Amino acid sequence: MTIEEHIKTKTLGIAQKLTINLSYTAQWSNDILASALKSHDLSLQQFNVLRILRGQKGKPANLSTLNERMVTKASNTTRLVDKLIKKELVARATCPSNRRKVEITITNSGLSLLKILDTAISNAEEKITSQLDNNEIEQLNNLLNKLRTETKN
Amino acid sequence: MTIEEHIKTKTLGIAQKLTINLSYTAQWSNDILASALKSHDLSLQQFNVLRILRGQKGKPANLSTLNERMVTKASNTTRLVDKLIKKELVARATCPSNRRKVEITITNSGLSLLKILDTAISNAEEKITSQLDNNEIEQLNNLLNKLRTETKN
DNA sequence: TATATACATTTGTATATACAAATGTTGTAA
DNA sequence: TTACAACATTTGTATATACAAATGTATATA
Repeated sequence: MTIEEHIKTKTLGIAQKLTINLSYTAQWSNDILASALKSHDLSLQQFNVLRILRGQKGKPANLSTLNERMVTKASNTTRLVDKLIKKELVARATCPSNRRKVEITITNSGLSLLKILDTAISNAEEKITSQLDNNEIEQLNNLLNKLRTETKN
Repeated sequence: MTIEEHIKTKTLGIAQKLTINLSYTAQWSNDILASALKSHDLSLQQFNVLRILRGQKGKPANLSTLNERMVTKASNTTRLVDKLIKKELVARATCPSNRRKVEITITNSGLSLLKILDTAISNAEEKITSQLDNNEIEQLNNLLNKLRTETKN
């Protein structure tokens, strides 16, 4: 019995079922995405950083910005960026106005790698969502957002 | 801008939004669960193994069974079990009928730890799902299941 | 019965993550 | 202007994970 059946059959609390289902489904989705990147020796985390930097449209990002936007908390963004620098996909410079900060930008080489990966990733995303219609995807997104809504205490 | 706002505001593809949202929400949920276990020095993975073993109701489980049922793939269940053995929460024995296999059972000490943790975990689960009513939780579970439905190719 | 194949787990190694402490920089208040 | 707290990043260390190769056991077949 795999976990999928397990969740469906066992008499688990509805809340417990949800937390397990969330973990399991996210991992399933991440695995598909990661395998699309694998041949380019890029981890999903590294890819996400590149994507954030591209979204900056030239404007550099510092580490705390990256941390905020990162999908999974990289408690250690420094070392993640180190790896991307070693591959020459991003560049690092000290922020001139505040020397505590560091400015990270994506290189041309990084941009062209992203361009190549865009197709592979869209395909993976299509694959992941293929069982739902647009309406259901919206619904799912909304429920996930609502789940995380802050309470005011 | 945190990732939450990012997802909502940016013009991302709907499928891309979903994959990011899934990762992010699962991590958010796991963090809450993990912090409920922290004071007992148990990782979420270790807790899940204990819970699976309790579900066996005395019947021992072997490593491949654990692997199948584990929420996140522990590509290395051996070492995870090692840690639980060191804490005397589970016991390991060679399967008498097939000496390749290993039989893992939860100890009394493991059972009583689980009993203590049950409350902490239910509270955490309540906290995680507090923004949704039962109907919405069901809906969310169903959408997650549908998302992972196998296609026949 | 010898040999090959499949099975179940373990080990090795590289990489990733979590958390705390350390470093260097800036702003503020005496 | 000096001392102190807050900030941004880096480093240290322990633990966790991924993936491949190795070990030991069982099953099948010639």
